[in-house]
Amino acid sequence: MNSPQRMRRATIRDVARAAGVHPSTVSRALGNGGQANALVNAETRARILRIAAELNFRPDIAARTLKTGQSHTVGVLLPDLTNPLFPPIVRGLEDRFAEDGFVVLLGNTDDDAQRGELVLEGLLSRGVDALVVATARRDGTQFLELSRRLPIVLINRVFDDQLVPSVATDEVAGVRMAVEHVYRLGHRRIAHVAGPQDLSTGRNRYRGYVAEMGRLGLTVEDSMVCRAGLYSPDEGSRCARELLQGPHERPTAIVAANDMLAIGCYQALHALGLNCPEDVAIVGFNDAPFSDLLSPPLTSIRFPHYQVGLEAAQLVLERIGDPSAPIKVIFLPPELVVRGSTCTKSTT
Amino acid sequence: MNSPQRMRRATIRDVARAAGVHPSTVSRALGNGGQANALVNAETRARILRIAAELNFRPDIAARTLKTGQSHTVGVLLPDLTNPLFPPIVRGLEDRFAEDGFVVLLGNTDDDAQRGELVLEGLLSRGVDALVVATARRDGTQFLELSRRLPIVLINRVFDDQLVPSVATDEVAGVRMAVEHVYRLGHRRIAHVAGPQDLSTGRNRYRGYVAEMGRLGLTVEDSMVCRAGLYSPDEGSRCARELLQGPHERPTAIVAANDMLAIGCYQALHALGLNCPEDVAIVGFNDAPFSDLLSPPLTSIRFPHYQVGLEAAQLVLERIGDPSAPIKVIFLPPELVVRGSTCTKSTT
DNA sequence: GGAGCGGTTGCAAACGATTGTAAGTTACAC
DNA sequence: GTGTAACTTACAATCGTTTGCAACCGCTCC
Repeated sequence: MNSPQRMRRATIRDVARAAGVHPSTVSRALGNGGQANALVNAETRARILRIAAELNFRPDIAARTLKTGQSHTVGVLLPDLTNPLFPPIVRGLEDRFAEDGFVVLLGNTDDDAQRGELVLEGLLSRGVDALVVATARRDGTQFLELSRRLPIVLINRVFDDQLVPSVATDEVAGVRMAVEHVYRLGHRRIAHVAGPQDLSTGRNRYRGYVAEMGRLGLTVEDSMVCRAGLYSPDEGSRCARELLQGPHERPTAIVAANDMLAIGCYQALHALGLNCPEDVAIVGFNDAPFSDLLSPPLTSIRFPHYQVGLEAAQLVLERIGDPSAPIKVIFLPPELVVRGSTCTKSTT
Repeated sequence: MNSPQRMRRATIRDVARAAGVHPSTVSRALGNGGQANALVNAETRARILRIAAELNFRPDIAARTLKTGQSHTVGVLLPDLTNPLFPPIVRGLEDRFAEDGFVVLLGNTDDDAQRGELVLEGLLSRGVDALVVATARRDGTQFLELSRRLPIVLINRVFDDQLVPSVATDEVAGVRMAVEHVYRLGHRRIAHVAGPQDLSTGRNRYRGYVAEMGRLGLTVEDSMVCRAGLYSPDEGSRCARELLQGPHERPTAIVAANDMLAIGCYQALHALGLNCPEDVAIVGFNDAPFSDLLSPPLTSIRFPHYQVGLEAAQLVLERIGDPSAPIKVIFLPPELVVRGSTCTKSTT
């Protein structure tokens, strides 16, 4: 319980001495190198393991890293952990990585190129074995360059030329599900509160809306689309008013590009004395944690963020194992969560 | 642009050769050791720095760590990053650490002792220079033990004997602010929907309620307190009904131990045909991101989570710099955010 | 002119693990 | 009885950096 050398951690040499073998034998016995089983006698191995446990031995990863060049560490670059999108993704990454003894080094860039460069430096000099990149900057050239040297997996962002492995959610498919959902409920005048068009999310979701309307044989009228400048309730409210108060026939359903915008739609409906879902059905996007707390609970599109993390980690591990593994680009489908804002017979 | 040895990173020896000096001189010139300025001629130093930059040299942290025993890495142990409480804290930690060239290694324990042990092992064997611990388990004995070997800072949790540096929000003060707030608005029958009493948060908040009621000269009636079994809207609703429907005189204000519970109170009020804030005022706790989206917007107590991270990092750095630095225990005060659920003349 | 002294730089030994290769053992077959 | 193969284990070099110590240089001062 009170081992004598409590102050300094036991090294592989201490174990070797205690077991009466050479350090190299201990190293092989612990088999963290990989080719453990064959190179050392079963009994010796058992003895070593026992003694190592007794001495509370833990290999010094820095030493191993120096020797092998493998840090068992993966850098994760993201704009801002505070964005609720990311925690589940990071969780997914960590959970999968933990299975293989990898650990995550976080770096927040705030979408600031300079800070991003600094953080990247820090990660690289710590010898990360791979990089998971979720920063949104458009020019990924530096990562293309880097990806020749170490495995890189992109998250929520694919390069157009698809030369880099990536995992993303299928936003277009998400909006299409939303539109189809209200269509099936009988709605034909389906409006869209679009997000900021300078963000990829805003653009993609708008595209999805247009695509699905087309598929359903509905025409996209200008008066049925309003572009929000921000993902905020206020902008959502403004857009909803515009859509609902125009001279044209009123829409009976609104597909919002985001839950925040959907909340704004609620406020607008309320102000105009309209009911949801009776007068106007509303569909949000993202299924934020509070979506089911609204009244009525908001029908929304949920993304498997945790899964994204899981898959990205999987991809990383595959490529670490075999750097020439095929470059995969994975799209994860979203899920439609139906709640009271589109169906009167709501659950709960 | 296309340096010859692009595949292997330049080492300190490469720089030395290019500069015509000994590696040790380069090491000193780069001065990452600390005592840079004095030991090497200014001109030589300039030349070395220039060449190092040209060669795109980045020190191998693993090697440095092995030699110096300092990894410039801090482990952060928390139950679940997905809990919205944590991202801002982690952000705060990272931001402060980044200033000093430290980086954060995350470990999620899920409040599972076994997993926690495993994660801790992983962090320790990676030679973290310090630990920030936010896991909630009651027995911190292992950390007390550990804290003799490396700096440990506790977050949102202080040991009763205060032998460990820690940063926490002052929950008791928070509830007191909430109670005082409604008192000032004229309420005298102030009820409390308490959180689970087996969680420190639940207990502390309950204590705060009792303390402030006492200070205000109000008696705490049993019928004015209801204990929720979970931090969920359903439990909040159950408790609110119990408080509002009992045989006793109805409370005019409810201080909930958590925003989730407060949402439950909303639902109960709605079901009973009562209005908020006219009939009953409600105060939440935590100021969750959705609190201002509710109708009416929820008055709540906001905690400076980001600040907690900042302060914790500061504490860690202080103790790394001087392990015998005094043990500080920092309480950060919360902030009362007044919204529509307590005042009819609500902002927005 | 030699001792002493800053100011610089080189030398070499670490840090703790991994791993190719050599050496030792045993058993077996010829 | 020895050659061979299969197993085990020991040896020693190595990863890239830091750092105590020695060495060197050009001075000044006695």
